[in-house]
Amino acid sequence: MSSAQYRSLKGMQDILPPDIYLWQKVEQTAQRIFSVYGFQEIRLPVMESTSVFTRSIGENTDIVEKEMYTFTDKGARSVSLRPEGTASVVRSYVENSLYNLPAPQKFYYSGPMFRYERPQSGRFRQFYQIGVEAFGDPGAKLDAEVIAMLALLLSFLGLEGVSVQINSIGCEVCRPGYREALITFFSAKREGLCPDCLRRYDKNPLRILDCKASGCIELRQGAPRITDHICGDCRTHFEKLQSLLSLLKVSFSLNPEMVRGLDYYTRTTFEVTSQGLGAQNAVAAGGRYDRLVREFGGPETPAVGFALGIERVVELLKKAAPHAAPVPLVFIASIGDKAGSESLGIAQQLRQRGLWVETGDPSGSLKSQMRRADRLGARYVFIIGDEELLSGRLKWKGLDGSGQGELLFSEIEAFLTALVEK
RNA sequence: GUGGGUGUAGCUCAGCCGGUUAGAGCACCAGGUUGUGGCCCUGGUGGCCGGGGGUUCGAAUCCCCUCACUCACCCCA
Repeated sequence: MSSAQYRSLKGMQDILPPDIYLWQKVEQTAQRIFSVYGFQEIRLPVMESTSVFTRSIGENTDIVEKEMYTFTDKGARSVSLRPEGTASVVRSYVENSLYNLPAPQKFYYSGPMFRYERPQSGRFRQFYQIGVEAFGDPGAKLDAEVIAMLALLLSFLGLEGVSVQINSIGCEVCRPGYREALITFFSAKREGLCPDCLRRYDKNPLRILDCKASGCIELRQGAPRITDHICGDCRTHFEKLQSLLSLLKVSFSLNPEMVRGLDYYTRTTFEVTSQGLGAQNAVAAGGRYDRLVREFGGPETPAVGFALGIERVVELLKKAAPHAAPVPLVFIASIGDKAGSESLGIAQQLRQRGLWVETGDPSGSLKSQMRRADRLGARYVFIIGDEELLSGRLKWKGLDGSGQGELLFSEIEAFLTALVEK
């Protein structure tokens, strides 16, 4: 509803239970998978000098031209909220001379990114990415490992219906030639292109290849393919990647029309897409960027990485299965002040053992306390009143219908540890 | 930046061509005999009908403006 006086900003959302448990699952699973591949976490600022992004992402990309949250700070410096993670990682890699550490160096990060766009399904102004970057190895082996790691993560998360597509967009040696070939090809057909593609023709002709307009799809029949134009080195690299992926049993398909929006990619680019996400169907995407470290003033250092959109993965998980939010192990219902105090003591003791315990309101009816225990999803209820205080035995009841009985106060811990271990 | 859709209780929505105190389901709270949840029954809390202006004896219902949300394009995770 729109009646609240204060609302979060457009495109920015609160992440609340029960969704948060899926977020945690994604982050924890990623952490686990990445660590066995030797990737270490790094945490970087969400704000950088604007030039960190303009130089790396590309001056005339949409991200830089119209999507950055850029402003002047109190020291008259132009700063920007990060629209993606790679630029910051490279800046940090160079600033901290991490190239002096044994190669390859492999890192991952997780956190919010910001782009001033019109929100739509699967797209937000503040969105979260988990990303990885591996530095210092030019071989296709590294590309293959990174892609295999991504595939493994998605499979551990139980995502189905996702597909990996790869492409090679060449290097600074061969890409200009391909670009020329495309311009030549389309120059005779400019009349038929859609207005967007007319812009692309001048700005980034590769983009005509993934236009959705039917007219453009027809026109590009027979257009030169990037994979026919890449140089020998790039071809070798690309073929090696494919054979390694097959070896690693990562299923993938070639998509010579896949284009990346950031300027810094070289050779390998890849994308994981999913059905059922709406128009924004990319779950993760990445590629190789062999020149970027150099451009940041570091030594010639090849690198490869990807970023995964957490919201989109969570969305898929939500569709796949109902959430399993954690529930309390025990709810202690009590009747009367004395029993109420006793139950607090017991709760404290059990919480020190790492068990989730909730307590009821001793001035409320037992019925209302039972009801609350049920709504919380508690597995067991303990009942303590005057009777129990006198006898030294509390009543327990399994809310899943697993019976009820009595229990000496001194037996509580043993009773519960047995349950937890089951 | 461009185009479409939608705005009525916390959530999902009904209120047909304007007519009296604005509804349902779910959720929440409390009861249904004395200390026991889930099902059922009863009651209760909760709505400037997104906001402003206009037409009218009378508007949630018609008209205009505005804001918000949403989907799509551009672009992208």
